[in-house]
Amino acid sequence: MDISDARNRIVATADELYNAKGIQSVGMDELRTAAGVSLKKLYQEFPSKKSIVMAVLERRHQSWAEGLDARVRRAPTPREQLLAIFDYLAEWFCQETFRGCGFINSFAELGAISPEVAEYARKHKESFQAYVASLAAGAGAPGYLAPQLAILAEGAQTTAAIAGSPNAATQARQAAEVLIDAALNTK
Amino acid sequence: MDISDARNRIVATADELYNAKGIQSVGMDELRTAAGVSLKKLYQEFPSKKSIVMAVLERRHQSWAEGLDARVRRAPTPREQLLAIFDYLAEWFCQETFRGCGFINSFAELGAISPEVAEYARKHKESFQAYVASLAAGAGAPGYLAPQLAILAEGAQTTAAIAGSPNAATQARQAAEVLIDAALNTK
DNA sequence: CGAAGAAGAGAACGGTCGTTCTCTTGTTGT
DNA sequence: ACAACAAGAGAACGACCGTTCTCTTCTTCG
Repeated sequence: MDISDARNRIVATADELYNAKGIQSVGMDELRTAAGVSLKKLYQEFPSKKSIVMAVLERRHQSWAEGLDARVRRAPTPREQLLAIFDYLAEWFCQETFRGCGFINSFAELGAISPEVAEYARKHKESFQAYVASLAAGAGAPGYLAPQLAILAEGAQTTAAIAGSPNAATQARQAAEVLIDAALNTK
Repeated sequence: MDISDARNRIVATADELYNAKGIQSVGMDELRTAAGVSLKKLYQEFPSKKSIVMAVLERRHQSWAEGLDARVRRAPTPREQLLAIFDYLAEWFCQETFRGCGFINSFAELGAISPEVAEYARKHKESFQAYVASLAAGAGAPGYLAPQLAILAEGAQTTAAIAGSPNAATQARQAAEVLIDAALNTK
């Protein structure tokens, strides 16, 4: 087994477990069992639980950014690229494992007591805002459009998570259409 | 001291502490000290920490619903009533103690392991959606407007919490204006 | 005044968690 | 074959948390 193989499995397993049950509810022993490694190996790869949490956040960020960008690139026009954000959300919400945005959740759980987690969540959302801004700029939209669409996307995530239904994605998409067209027409 | 006086102080103190540090990070002893009651009194008023959490959620729900409705009633027209939602958010975001929506936070922290908390968060958001729907109906808007505005409000809350700035309220308000006018014109 | 009960303070208990230690097993290099 | 090291399994440790128990103090009522 490769050295980073165990590492990857640990982080992937932690990601699943933390997403399903919350971070604080998952102990190192449960993670150890689920990942199929020894405690020794676990602490050989990571010095502490906190470092595992940060690795999970990095993994989530990469997975989100790559998945979103892949979905966006399938859209032919700049306008449809902006809307593709919400198609990506719709697909995500329909997955059985969806339990809300992992960054919002980890921020809610640990943001108040862990500055690193709070900071990482902030950076992640900042990068999403910047991504939306770049798409909006590509569509020739005024600067205020991107934050509006980002807020819609955030709201769709929490609404879908708490309501337990993916409806919010299509509702947000329709709202986004209105906002995009309004922004492009008054330009 | 009245019987319910201690109860109220316990719940109010728990609300503050849970909001500031998260629920799981605040132990019964810290709550006891901050509220200035004995452990005996604490367990005389509430059988368990879980019941305190539920009482805090009820308190948050009432406070939110009353504060929002009071703000909305100050608005003269149905259209401005819908926008008043976002003025209420703006005022909230500017408070020093703002750390995001308490229901989103408690759902993220405990929703996966406490069905009661998850259910209460769902009910709270449902009631907010119904409230927005009643305002939208008063403005003569089509049915799809209310969910759109509710999603904007949710997104503003998480965005403001994580970014640590109240900007999202005004951005969401401007988006709401566009959505409202579009919905009212195509009717 | 004295006995009885309420109430506060905090010790104690059982359980869990993050982390480390120990002991056993297996493997490798000569 | 044997010494030496790597690694797995899980016991152990210290800290903390929710909850209960005990002891002391204060009030109150006959």
